[in-house]
Order: sequence, then C-alpha cells, then structure tokens
Amino acid sequence: MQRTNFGDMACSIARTLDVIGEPWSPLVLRDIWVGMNRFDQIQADLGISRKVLTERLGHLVERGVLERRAYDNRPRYEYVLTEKGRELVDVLMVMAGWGDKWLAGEAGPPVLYRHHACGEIGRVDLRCAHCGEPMHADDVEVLAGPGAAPEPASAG
Amino acid sequence: MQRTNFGDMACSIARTLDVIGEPWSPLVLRDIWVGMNRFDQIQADLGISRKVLTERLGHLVERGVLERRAYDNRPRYEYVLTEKGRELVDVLMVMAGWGDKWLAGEAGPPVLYRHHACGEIGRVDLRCAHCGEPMHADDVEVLAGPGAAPEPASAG
DNA sequence: ATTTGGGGTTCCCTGAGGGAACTCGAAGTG
DNA sequence: CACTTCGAGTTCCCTCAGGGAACCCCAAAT
Repeated sequence: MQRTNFGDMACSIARTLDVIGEPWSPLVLRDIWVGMNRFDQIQADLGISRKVLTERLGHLVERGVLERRAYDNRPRYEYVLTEKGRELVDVLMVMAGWGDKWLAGEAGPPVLYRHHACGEIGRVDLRCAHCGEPMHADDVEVLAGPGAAPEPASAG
Repeated sequence: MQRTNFGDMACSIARTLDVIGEPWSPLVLRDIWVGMNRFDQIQADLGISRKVLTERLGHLVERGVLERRAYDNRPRYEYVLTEKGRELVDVLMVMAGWGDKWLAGEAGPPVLYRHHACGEIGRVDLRCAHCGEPMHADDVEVLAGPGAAPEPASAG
C-alpha cells in the first residue's frame, strides 16, 4: 500500500498504521460499522475509486479486521467486522471525538453517539484500564517493553 | 496531501484524517510526543524522506497540532505539541493499545506505558464521558447531529 | 434474448513518496 | 581569515499508488 513497510517496525502505532494508515481504510471501516456492508454502497457513499476500494477491502480482509461473506445464491458478498475489526473501531471513535471538538466549527458535530448503557449522547473518554483515572498524553511515561527493537532506530 | 479532500466531508473521522490520514503524520506526532523534537532526529528515527518530513511538519503546524519554535540564536527550530496536538495523541494511544493486543505476537508489546496516577503499567480503555461505563463499537447508536450534511452522501 | 444489478478488472494519466545531492546561515577551529 | 560542521531544509529525478472511466462476468428478472 505504502512505499515504506510500517508493519515491520517495532512500534504498535506503526503496525496499526500498516492496517489503517491511509485515509480510505478508516472510512471504509466506519461505513461498515454503521451498516453499509456492500461494495457499491460503500463506493457510492465515499466516492472512492472502485479500484482502490477493491484493494482496501482485500487488505482489510487479509489483516483479519473484515470478513467477506456471501449473502445470496448469486455471487453477492458483504463485508462485516470481525472482533479484531470491532476493536479497531475504538480508534475511529476517538478520531471522531477529536474531530468533533477541534474541527466541527459553528455547525456542531455531524454525528452524535447515543450510549446504550446510559441512553445519553456521550463522548468517549480515555481511562487507565488499571485504576480508572484519566489517561492522556501527559499522564504516561513511555518505557521499553519486551518486544522493543534491539538496537535499530524507531522505539515506540 | 491526498488526492481526495477529506477535510470537507461532513464527518469528524474524515476531517481528522485530513490531519493525520497518512502513516507519517501519526509517527511524527509520536516522536515529538516522546521527546524527539528536531528535524534531523525525527528524520533519522523514522527513515522518512526529508522532503516528505518537511511537508508533513508544515502541514501539522498549519493545522495547529504542532508549533515550530526557535531554540537558539542560530536558525534552529524544534517542534512541540500544542494542546490540540496533545489531545490528538489520544488517537495514538488507542492505536498503540490495539496494536499491542492484536499485532505484537510472541515478543510482546514494544513499548509500555506507566500511568502516573497509579504508577502501574496500564492500557487505555474507552469510557463514556457521561456515565463512565465502557463505550465501544457496539455500545453506541449513531445519529445525525447538528452539523450533518444536508443531502449529499457520506454521513458519519 | 435482453436487460439489470452487484461486484469487481483494466487502462491510462497524474501526482505523491523515496532517495540522494545540494543549499544556506551561523558557529566552531586552526 | 579560510574551512569545516551542523541543523534545517530544497531541489531534482524516478517510480509507483490514487483517480476516473470504461469494461467484464455471472445470475436473476422481464
């Protein structure tokens, strides 16, 4: 997809970017998340080139975030999120929250999220899975982990 | 940057992708986040082309997520995160969490995050800002908001 | 027998990414 | 004072990925 191979870097962010590191993949996942599961639907909604959509869908299936399944006797297929893919939607929700806050302007957010648990329109918030307190950029210290690269560049 | 203009879509995800919708920008932000603030440092760490790095840094400054500031009498500059940029790091943390879980393999995560509040190695977790309960892909209903597009495609 | 519709392929053109060399201005060095 | 060094980019060329439009295949429906 890209010229540089991000999947081989010793960095979980780079590896994730190997899956959704260009603009179309996240938008494809969003469409599928909200129930647009078919090729022509997604193509029309996004205005993406058919060629590129074919390639992206194939890539996402290959990486295990989507599953391609037949929905008819005819050769008709739809794409659905796997568990891996549903968890990847977390990234999209945080992107949406940031975009709502910083890029929406006068008109307000284009989309609202009603939280099933409380029934309210909610925003997503990042918390430490261990202690439950807020966890943002300045709240953490970054340390080398077991899978850190031995000596070449690019930590993180 | 890209051929398609994502910033004009009525979708906060697409708008966010207009800022960090290709693989280098998130990695540049990560480097700056962990304290690599200078051009040559970032270039060497990432292995990115100098041309592309120049363009990305300019783009990120223009979008207000980075600030370029002189750090010497000589023409020397460093890049630092603005508040808008620090909040964008939330997206990176979630990417890192997903990559740690789904892509790290045998070796384990390349990087660990120690949470200042509790001192433990923690993972980030998504919660509803309103009720505090978990908030993931299946926990929300997506509704049109005030800034929704009138009639053309692409909700979200 | 022909049309329709979903799900792609193919082809061509443009423009973004990669790489390496070059520039520029301000210190530092002999 | 000439020369090197260093940070921070520019410039140039080449290749390959993205965009657009047309085309293809298969299985109903008419």
